[in-house]
Amino acid sequence: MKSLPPLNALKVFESAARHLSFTKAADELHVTPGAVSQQIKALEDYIGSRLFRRTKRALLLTDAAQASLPILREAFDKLEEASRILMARGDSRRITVSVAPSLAAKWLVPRLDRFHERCPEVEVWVSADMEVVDFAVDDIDLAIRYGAGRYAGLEVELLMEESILPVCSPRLLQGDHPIRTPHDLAHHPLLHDGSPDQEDMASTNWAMWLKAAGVSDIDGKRGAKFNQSSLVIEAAVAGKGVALAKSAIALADLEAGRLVAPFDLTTPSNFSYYLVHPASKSRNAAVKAFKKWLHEEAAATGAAGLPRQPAQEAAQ
Amino acid sequence: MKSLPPLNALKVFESAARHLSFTKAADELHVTPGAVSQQIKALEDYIGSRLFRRTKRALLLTDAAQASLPILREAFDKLEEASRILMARGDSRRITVSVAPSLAAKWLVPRLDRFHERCPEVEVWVSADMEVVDFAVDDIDLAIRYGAGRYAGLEVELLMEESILPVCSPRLLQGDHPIRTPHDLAHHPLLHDGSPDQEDMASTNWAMWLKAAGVSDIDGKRGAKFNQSSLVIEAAVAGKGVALAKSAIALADLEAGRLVAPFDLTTPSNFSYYLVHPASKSRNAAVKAFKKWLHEEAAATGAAGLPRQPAQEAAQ
DNA sequence: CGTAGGCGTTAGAAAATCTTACACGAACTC
DNA sequence: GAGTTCGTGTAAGATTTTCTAACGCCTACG
Repeated sequence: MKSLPPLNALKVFESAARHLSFTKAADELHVTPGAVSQQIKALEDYIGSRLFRRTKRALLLTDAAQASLPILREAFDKLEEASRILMARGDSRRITVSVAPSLAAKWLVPRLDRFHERCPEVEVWVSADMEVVDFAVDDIDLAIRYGAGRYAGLEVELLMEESILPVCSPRLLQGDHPIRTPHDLAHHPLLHDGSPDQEDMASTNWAMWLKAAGVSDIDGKRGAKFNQSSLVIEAAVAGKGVALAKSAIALADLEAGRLVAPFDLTTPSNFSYYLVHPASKSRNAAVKAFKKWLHEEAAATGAAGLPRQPAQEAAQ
Repeated sequence: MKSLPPLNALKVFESAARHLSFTKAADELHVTPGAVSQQIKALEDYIGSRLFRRTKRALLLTDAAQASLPILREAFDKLEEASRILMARGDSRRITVSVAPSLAAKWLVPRLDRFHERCPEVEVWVSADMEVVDFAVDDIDLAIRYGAGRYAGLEVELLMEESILPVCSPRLLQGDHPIRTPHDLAHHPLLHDGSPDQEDMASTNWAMWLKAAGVSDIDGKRGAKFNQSSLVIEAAVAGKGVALAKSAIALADLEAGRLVAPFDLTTPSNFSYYLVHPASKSRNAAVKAFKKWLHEEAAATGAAGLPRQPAQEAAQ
């Protein structure tokens, strides 16, 4: 019987015993209280006696549990120490993320310090690539890609969906030709997003947008064209015209008031942002932490930015 | 990132590093080498670097792995110590097993010391009960029951199958009326197993056995009857006649030469021996160890005892 | 060379773990 | 003191992890 009890149950027990609360332990371990309860029960069954005395008002440790707790703590401290040693040498303290340049500039980089706050020991290298990278060649840990989600041989998960909306500088709303309906666009230059990933799907194509909006007297090809989404945004911020923008890219400038959305209208894009990486990276501690953070940021972006369009409300 | 690496992977790594061999670690942990390989790979992915240098001839630890090893060892030592404390108070050092009296006397008790050799710290209490016990009432951890395997609300697993064969003292073969064919039974008393679990299934019913053997001139009801299988065996050993015996009960006496099987014939019983216990006991360390041992003994019994009938060979 | 032993990989099976959903009791509120 | 909230306990089902089985590959050794 030299076999150890289930190790995860011990970890759960250590946490629950430290907090004297299943719920707090559940928070700490990022699981539900029910999971904690079951782990504790499993351990109690294994050792054949109870670990906690469940009194009316509080949770108390049994003598055996009490006695074992300091030793358990030491054990987990040692495990942590050992794990630090293992991680120190590995590259799990630095990850390289390949991102489309516009998303990097307008979405990722501005919030990167929040990740650094959470995980100071992980260093993030941002590689802004136009093309999809070859993981085998370029030593990339993780890529954020805008597309249809088809990346053969790699693990893919949806990060966030994208939608398209016309944006311009707030100054354009106050000039001689305020923009109220799509027809008013006739008096302003159109700014075109010619980034390569748009070529076939045409979500950010002014001609199609105008047609869908029922406007036939405006030439959809008129105006300047840029090969990166962020440049279109910069042009719009500079008051050069009206851009058909990806919301994630425009979001920061909308929130800062440098851009406004003249119409209460967003159309979903056929493409979305996906996290892509080789299967083996999915177990990497740093990659895991970074992905988790990205998902949280994306959820926050979606909740705050897309559905409610706060900047647009402010402008009207 | 205060989260620990997968704990089981660490355990596997510790073992593999200590042995410098995946295969030996696999043996120690009672898993296949493939499982070890995968756990190590998972840990390597997690920390982002290799743990072993795979050279042509040998497995070598990387520096980081080397450095972490002593600390890991300490950690697992502490875990073991903590687990000992937890187990010491619990009743996981004593288990109570309810067994049918005959199987207890003729099968379980004779080999119990082998379990004690393996797990000296576990004390086994044998409760020989005629009836199926109520786990809730009688504080039984585990029951071995002879039956059809239907025990509602409990976890059941097959321990071993039973078969039936006629047995008698070797002296009966050498007397005035040696037993060579079923017809020779006419000159000997029949010994009947009247244990309660036989009542409806009648596997050890002489009348049916004789009928199946094509013998019609012998009264199948003739002879003494006992309410426990082991008593039938004792009577047979004492030369009181020929018993229709359960092989597991007769096995020890057959192997010792105190009994022989006059015919090269065993018939399967409708009933088998089952391990029965409440679901919660299945996690108990001592119960788990005892069950594992029982299965091994049962497998050995089956291989050595039933198919080859060694005692019978010896007698002929 | 052929065979044996050990590592590595895969797909699929098995087991563990978690979540969801709900029950229950105690403490807290109004 | 009835309704709410908070925390534990349980069951069923889904998910994830882990294992086995069955290979391929390489090295060493006869």
